[in-house]
Amino acid sequence: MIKLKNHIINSIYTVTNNLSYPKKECSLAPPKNNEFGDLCSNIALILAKNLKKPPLEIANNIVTELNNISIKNIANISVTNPGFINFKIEDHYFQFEIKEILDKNQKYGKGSIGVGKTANVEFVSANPTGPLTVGHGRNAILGDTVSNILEWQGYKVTREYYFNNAGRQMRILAQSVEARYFELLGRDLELPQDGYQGQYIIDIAQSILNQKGQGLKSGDLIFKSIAEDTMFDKIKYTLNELKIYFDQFTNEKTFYENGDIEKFMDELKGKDLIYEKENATWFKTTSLGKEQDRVYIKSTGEPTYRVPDTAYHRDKINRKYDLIIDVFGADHADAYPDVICALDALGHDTSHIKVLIYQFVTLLRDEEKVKMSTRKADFVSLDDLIDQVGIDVVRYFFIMRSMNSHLDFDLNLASDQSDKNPVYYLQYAHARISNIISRANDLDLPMNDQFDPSYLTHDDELYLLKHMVRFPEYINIAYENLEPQNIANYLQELSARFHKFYSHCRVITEDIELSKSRLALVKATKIILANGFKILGISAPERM
RNA sequence: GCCCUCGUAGUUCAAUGGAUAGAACAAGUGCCUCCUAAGCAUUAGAUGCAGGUUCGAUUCCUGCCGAGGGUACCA
Repeated sequence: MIKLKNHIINSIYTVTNNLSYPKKECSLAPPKNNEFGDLCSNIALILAKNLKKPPLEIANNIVTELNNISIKNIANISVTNPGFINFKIEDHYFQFEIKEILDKNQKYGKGSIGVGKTANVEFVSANPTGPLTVGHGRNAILGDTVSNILEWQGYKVTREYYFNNAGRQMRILAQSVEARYFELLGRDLELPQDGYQGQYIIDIAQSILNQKGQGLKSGDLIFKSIAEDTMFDKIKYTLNELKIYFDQFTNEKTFYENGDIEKFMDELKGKDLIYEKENATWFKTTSLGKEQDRVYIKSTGEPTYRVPDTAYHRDKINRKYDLIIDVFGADHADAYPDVICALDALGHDTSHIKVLIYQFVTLLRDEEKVKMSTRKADFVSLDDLIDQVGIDVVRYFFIMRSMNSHLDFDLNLASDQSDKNPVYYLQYAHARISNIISRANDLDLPMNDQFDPSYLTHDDELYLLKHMVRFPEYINIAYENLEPQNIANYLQELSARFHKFYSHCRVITEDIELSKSRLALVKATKIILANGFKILGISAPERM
């Protein structure tokens, strides 16, 4: 379909060139109403202004010329108000795509944009201070699915998790565990100010007591190290449940230990972008066109998070990825431009860094907003949600919405909604096809590879086929936008067309030749569904 | 105050500047002697307000109203 579209567009340009019309970008897309044909171009409307002629007249001129050069696979070209040019594609073009799909199978739809290139996707990056929340879920699934989309274009993707186990929050976590440990030994509870209140803190304290006995002293490093290990185990477990696996975990501490941060600060000083004020060290962001300067080193001597973040991004640049993607929540929207700004100032090319900002999920319980706080343990863990509704529902819930939308998630309706989740609609299509195929196998029909796709002339067959052939196009769209919901929308529509076909056309009938063709059609549909599911990370059930 | 994102049906969400704004859930009505009714068919229902650009605006621009986030020597 992509090839055919390019061919038509080139033909349009050839013709407009012959007519001495100026060359203008134009669209070529399926019209909503299929009575207008299969593809539709607005070229005449675009040209109308330049040429100062009615668009209908221009359209008719172009069509006359197009008919003279006769484009392959085009059955008919027509003009409709206010000046659209509509192309009707010959049925056999769609019918024969089945062979292509069956032939490429698991590779059908793969793009080649990233072949031979590498990409790094950083996501989740939650510090190990508590279990992952529903909020982290959006990040995790978005990052993983974007990684899948890149892999489908041929990129070699590194999924990376960046964390900090040396900050204030980790200290408080350790102190909280310690307080619980001594509480278990009978002392009064002395939680630090802003201490962590979750049950999991008590669990960790209990397990430390079981492992290490009663002899630990206040301030023992073991509290922190065990707390951290336990939290990371929990986080990884949750991610693995969601079928998310990281290639690399990077500790912020690395960049202090290897001298990168010192070097980074020295270079900024060398460029006169650093100054001292009120006992703190500032980065002259204003001299680079920003609104205000930022603190880099606090008066306590501790660097702010911007410093290691920038050093970390420089490290990623130095690792020579062709594409670097960060997945951040809306709360980071203001921070990353400073990181980019500093890297630019040091002469790095940052054009291959893309930052995806997703909006927060608003959780509702009894019509009330739930304020998420890991510290106060007022959160809903991702684990609980997975247990309640299942992996596929969780993944699809986040994938089917644009990352720009502020989501509302009603916890009371979570399990209720899971029964009616749209993901089942897609999976049901796959299960139905699987059933047909196994039935055909049982019946021992002469279902060899020989079939004649020209039997597929029913409206619902062509309607299904016409969407099937657009799969590679949607893969590219999803790559360009880095928006997984493009694929979810595609699969939803594909499933709808399949279910429609299924209700109106029997696959296995007395008519052997037709049955063979229809079996090929549903096998091809199944391939596309399975490939789409793979990108989205949801399962392709054989039965439901 | 300033910056970012959003505002679409009763509800939760879709829609490369294109023709009649799509689904799902909720409400109404049909369809299982026939490959899975987690389905099909069908009725009703929406672009916050006011301008502008355009042949054409849910989409782009301006203002207003409303929501979320940021504007920290928190990350």
